[in-house]
Amino acid sequence: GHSAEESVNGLAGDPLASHSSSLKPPSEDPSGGESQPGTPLPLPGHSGLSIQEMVAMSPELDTYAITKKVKELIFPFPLTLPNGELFSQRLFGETILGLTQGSVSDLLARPKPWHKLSLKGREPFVRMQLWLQDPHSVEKLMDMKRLEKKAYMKRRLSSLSDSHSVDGGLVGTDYVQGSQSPGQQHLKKPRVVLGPEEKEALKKAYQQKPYPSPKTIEELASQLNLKTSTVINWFHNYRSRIRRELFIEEIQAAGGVGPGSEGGSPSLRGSKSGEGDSCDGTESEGTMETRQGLGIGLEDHRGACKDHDMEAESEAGGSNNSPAQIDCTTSGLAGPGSSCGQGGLGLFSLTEASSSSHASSTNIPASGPARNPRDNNLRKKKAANLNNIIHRLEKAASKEDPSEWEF
DNA sequence: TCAGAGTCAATACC
DNA sequence: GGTATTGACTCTGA
Repeated sequence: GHSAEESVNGLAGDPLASHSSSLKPPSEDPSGGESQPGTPLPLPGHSGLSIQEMVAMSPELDTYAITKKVKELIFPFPLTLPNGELFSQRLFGETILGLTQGSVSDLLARPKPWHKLSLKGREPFVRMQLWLQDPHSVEKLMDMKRLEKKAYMKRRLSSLSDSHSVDGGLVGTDYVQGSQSPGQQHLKKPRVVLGPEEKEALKKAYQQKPYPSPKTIEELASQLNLKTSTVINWFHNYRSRIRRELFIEEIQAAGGVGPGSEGGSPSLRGSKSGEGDSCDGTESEGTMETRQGLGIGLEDHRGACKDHDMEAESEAGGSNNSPAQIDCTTSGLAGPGSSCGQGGLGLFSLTEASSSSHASSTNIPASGPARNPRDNNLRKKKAANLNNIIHRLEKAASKEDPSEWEF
């Protein structure tokens, strides 16, 4: 296997100093690997530093503003190439971030606030930021696309003449991920797809107990005819995803601008009402001293968790003085020649100037007093959270032995 | 050992 | 053919 992980980890050893050599698109990998994430672009102007060092030294970034800008630049009304093609998440992920399409999608749709990210989690945002600052960012991506297309055609041609390749007759679920090398293929477990009823049952169980005991897990598993590991994984994933949803609410509550404010939130999908957990208590350090540095404003770090249960007050914040405002947002392309990003300036050298140009931000939808359906959803969700908390408090109170409390 | 974070990759969906 | 979703996995830290 060679995965994005490897390519990213590979960067640890190779502090992105390989320059133009790493412009080679992944698909030109002599191993013939198919679409695995490749080596991301070298970071401009900081060839002496590893990405980890850069992340560690990075000032606080506004992850939402960064993703918004990337989305504006690339998708979905994006930079259309002269031939009408678009950049894809896959291409961007593989060449710039060293991540797969799904991860990019997730990252762009639901960026976690900087202060909630681990060093590793910050890495893609630093990469994105550097990419945004690179005056040739878009051109490079275009080059990548061209090279990749060439490589694809080449592969396609050769596969036509070699149509009985190892995995030629195997579709989808036959082999374990990442073990493509012939002779080392293992039978693959089919992907578990939970049905709506199963999910519903699991969600109900979650609302009762976000951290079920092994016994409960066993029971659930047998009731739903699932493996216990599936149930365990489901709880892990669900907790983690709920937490992330709440981060997004946090951003929205804090500034009135959020991922959902520009046409349908992908982040608050479905009915996730009633999830009341997820405050890990980690609080923002509010590193104001790092304020200089980026062409993108900082987040306003408020109480991370407490707000979720305080619906009324967080609702009040829908003003247009959003901390997440994006300055310098040009007509979709801030690349070469644009005043945005100032190519020569690196991640750590931008001045305050850019962060004071909020007035020019024209594409931030005003989220003032006007309420949209999302606001209602948000309110309902928060109300559900409150109900859930009350419910659990009542439940806890009804138990005499504190050890039985389900918190 | 467990939970969280981060990610992959299969699959659903458009 | 692109993006979104999500079960499973690895890694890390407590």
